[in-house]
Amino acid sequence: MTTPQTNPHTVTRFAPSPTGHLHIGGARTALLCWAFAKQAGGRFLLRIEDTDQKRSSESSTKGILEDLAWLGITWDDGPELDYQGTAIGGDSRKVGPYYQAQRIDLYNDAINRLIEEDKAYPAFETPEELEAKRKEAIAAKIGYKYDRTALQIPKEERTKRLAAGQPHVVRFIMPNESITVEDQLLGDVTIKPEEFDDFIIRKRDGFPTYHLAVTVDDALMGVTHVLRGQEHLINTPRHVALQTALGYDHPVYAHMPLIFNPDGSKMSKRDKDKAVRSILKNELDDPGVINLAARSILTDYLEIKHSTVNALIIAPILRQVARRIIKQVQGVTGFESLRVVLGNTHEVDLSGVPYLNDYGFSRDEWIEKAKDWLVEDAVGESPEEIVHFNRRLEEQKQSIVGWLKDKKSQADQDKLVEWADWFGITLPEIEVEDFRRAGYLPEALTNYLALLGWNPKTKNDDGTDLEHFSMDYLASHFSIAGMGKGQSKFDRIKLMSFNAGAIAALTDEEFASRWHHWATSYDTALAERFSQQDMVSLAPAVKTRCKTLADGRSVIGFAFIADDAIVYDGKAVHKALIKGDRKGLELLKAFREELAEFDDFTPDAIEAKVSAFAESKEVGMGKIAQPLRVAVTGAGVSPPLGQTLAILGKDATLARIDGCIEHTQSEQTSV
RNA sequence: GGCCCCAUCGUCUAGCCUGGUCCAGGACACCAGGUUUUCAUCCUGGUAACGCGGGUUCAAAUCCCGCUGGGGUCACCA
Repeated sequence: MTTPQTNPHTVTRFAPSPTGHLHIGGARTALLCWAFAKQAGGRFLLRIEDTDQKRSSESSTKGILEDLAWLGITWDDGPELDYQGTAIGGDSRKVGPYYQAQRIDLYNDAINRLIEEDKAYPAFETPEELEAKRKEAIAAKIGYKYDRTALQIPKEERTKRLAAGQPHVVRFIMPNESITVEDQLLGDVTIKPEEFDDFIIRKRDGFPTYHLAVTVDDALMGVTHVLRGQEHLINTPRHVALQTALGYDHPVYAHMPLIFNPDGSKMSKRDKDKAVRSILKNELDDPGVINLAARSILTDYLEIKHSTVNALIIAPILRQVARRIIKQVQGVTGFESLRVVLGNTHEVDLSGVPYLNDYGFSRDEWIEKAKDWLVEDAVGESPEEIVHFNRRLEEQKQSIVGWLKDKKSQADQDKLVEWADWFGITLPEIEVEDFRRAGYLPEALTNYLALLGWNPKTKNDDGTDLEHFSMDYLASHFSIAGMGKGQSKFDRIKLMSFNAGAIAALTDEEFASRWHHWATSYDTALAERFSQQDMVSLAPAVKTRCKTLADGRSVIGFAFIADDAIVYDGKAVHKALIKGDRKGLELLKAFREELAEFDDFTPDAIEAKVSAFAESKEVGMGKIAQPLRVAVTGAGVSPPLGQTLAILGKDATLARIDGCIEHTQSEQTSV
């Protein structure tokens, strides 16, 4: 296996087309290209392939750049990006610009040269004509190839029609010879000439096709090594032929295997659409769609009308309430369905609503707030607003129904995220942005991604294989020889394990910084409830108990509940407090008295206090720890007691103990 | 369907090039124990694979052929 070691002239590139977020497979390709360039001491280049005018967008470009930067895959040459104060990219080698749409002249130079040298020719068929021929070929079970009709036109006439501006494409004359790709990973791959036809190098709209642009750019930008997905393997002979025709050097190629879902299907953003679709299909019938539309509007409306905080608080409640009511609302349409949804809110038992306890208000406060908001703002009594609502409702409904009916259509990404949230489902992570939102750490993601296809083949001191490594390690040890040839399945469970490990490895300060930063973007209620400084003290409790930044919240969920709104787990209460002649309850009462006189509310001091108390009463730690735990959290499970109480603080702790004592005294002895 | 690539535990893989040290090693997951005031972490142990069939050879996971299976590709997308 020829694997160049250090070679400062090495240039690799990643060339995404900006038609959406960065796909996880693309991220892996970029990562390995980056690693290859780094281990050689060369340069990694980023180029934006935006020659598809219809599908490319500027926002996609920005998203892709940021996704790469977030992952720590920085490019030496390419579009400039200021990422958290660090400048990435630039054109120090003067081989830009790095957007293909800005390089049209360069492509036309190459194309004109090929035409002049009779290596390419204009063709005047319309797409429809070609499509018809293709269909004929398929019907006859013959592989379709372009028949060179345009090449039969005398050259003089071709040139004339070209000069006259007749709509045309330009085709490259594919040489009639086998082409061998010397792939560094797969070995030699030879393709026979019958597999190719005279492919198009310039489209009717004047833009080059991928094949031409990539060949010209790679050559002009000095790309020496091309690492890309195996889906490109069949394209490579075309590129090799173009390179020869244009007198360019041939870069070194390596085509890496693709990654798939655990079920073997392609990892596609469509999976997200499918996930939501299947839930909606099960949960919603016709009136359901109407209510989905109603909630959709309601959410927008509330988020505009109220401050961010209020909107965040009320929207989830209404969603949940609406969901319950959906099944009761049959055949109610338009504005009336909104009225029904809203009008019933305060008659519904809100205690079981999952989000309710997360915002630090008691049940009664909630109901009051909900009533006020609903009556004052949410319904909107003016005729204009009613008409406006009805119109938007109908639009929403049509769009949702249209989407559900057409299996090929895809709902807007933001809508999918929103709906998934409502129904409490987790969307499959497909794009880098999905992993960010789900609370993965970039170093865990890149570690896992690198290992999915590359193996360092190195042992740890204890004899196990090296699997956990940093970007620095990758950048200094990567080699094509360590890459696997087989396709692999993306195992989110193993990634999760890597992520949990990466989180546990953070210092409390780092963790707090990452967590708060994450929450600022993806869980604003959390970010507002706890400052970064608060999170430093939460870190010891949370770090080993969460696998992603997103599920950190569930660990400290007890702190989100109002002191008088705790929901007690009956079994836990019975086991810890009531069982055995209410011994637990008596101990709790006694401890409460001592705690009232105790002011050092730090985890260690509290632990010591509880321990001393247990000793003085001549009982095991558990005898007092569990009653206390149930008293302050309502459940038999929480972080270590010292941390739990310290997070709550003295006032809340005492208030909760009192509340629990009151609650338990009214409970029957038997369950 | 034509052409091309690939094939070790459920999953990711080491071993294959340079056949014997492999009744196949590691990781994740799973199961069973242990530590712990609960949960989590952590520790110990366990279940589990060379797709099938032919060769070559004293000897094959390792080399060759066929089959099967998986994937890619057949656009005025990239």
